[in-house]
Amino acid sequence: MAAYHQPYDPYYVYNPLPQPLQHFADEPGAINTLFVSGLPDDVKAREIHNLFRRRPGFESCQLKYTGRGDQVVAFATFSSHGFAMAAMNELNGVKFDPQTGSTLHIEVARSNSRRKDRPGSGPYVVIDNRNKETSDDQSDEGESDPYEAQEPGNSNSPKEIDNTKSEVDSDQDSKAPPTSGYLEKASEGGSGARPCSTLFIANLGPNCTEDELKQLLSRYSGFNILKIRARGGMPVAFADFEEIEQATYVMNDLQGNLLSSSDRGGMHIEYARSKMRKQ
DNA sequence: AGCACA
Repeated sequence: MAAYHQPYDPYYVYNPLPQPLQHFADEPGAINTLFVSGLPDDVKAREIHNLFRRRPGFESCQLKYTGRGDQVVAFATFSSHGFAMAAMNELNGVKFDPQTGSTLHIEVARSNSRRKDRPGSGPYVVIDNRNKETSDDQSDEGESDPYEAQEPGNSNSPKEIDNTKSEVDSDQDSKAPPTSGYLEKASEGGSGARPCSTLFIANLGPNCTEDELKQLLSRYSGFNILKIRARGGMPVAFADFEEIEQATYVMNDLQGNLLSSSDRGGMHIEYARSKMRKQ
């Protein structure tokens, strides 16, 4: 009988989206906040705001400097879970910076943002943890901001966007290595290949699509672009990263990983023989 | 084992 019962969500009426996801919007505990990674480290809160402001149900966003290297993440809060899901599906895997090819990785946040429109804080908020000492541990910065990403549940295909402009590489979530401190072994990379920031991916099934691989790779820090070559036979792929360390991390992390399209066992990943050309 | 694009 409490007074906290909302009879309806005003946005719900105007919901132009075909997804049935909005039906979950009123469930208690529904997550209305998205976690965004893959952002270039010079991203501005304004860019995040512009990214989401036109999305149905958008309420507010935050840019957060994690203090872990130069990594930047963002949170976007919507008026309902469904709106958040729709925005996530639209923007996940999207190229955020056409210059570098860095792509957004968007997940449902672990918890809802509690920093919505605080009086005086404007349409977006910046959280800056960069002053904190960053010892070489990976401890979460959960003390002040417990909203981290959770298990990825990605889905859609990439699109182009046009309302942002930045540069440099991408960084991102808990699965990613620290920007530069990741360990690399001399013995890595199959046998005899020398480290390269482009990876060669083989043992793909005949039905492997660029989208499928791109969705997977866009979760990783520093991922630039993917190219698939069919060459008449089985497809192979080249995935380019900003740094060798990031390529190494991905190679180790995804080595043997079974794609849903595969009919022949896991991916085989090596350093490419030459760096992907800039184009 | 399969490594392109210039």
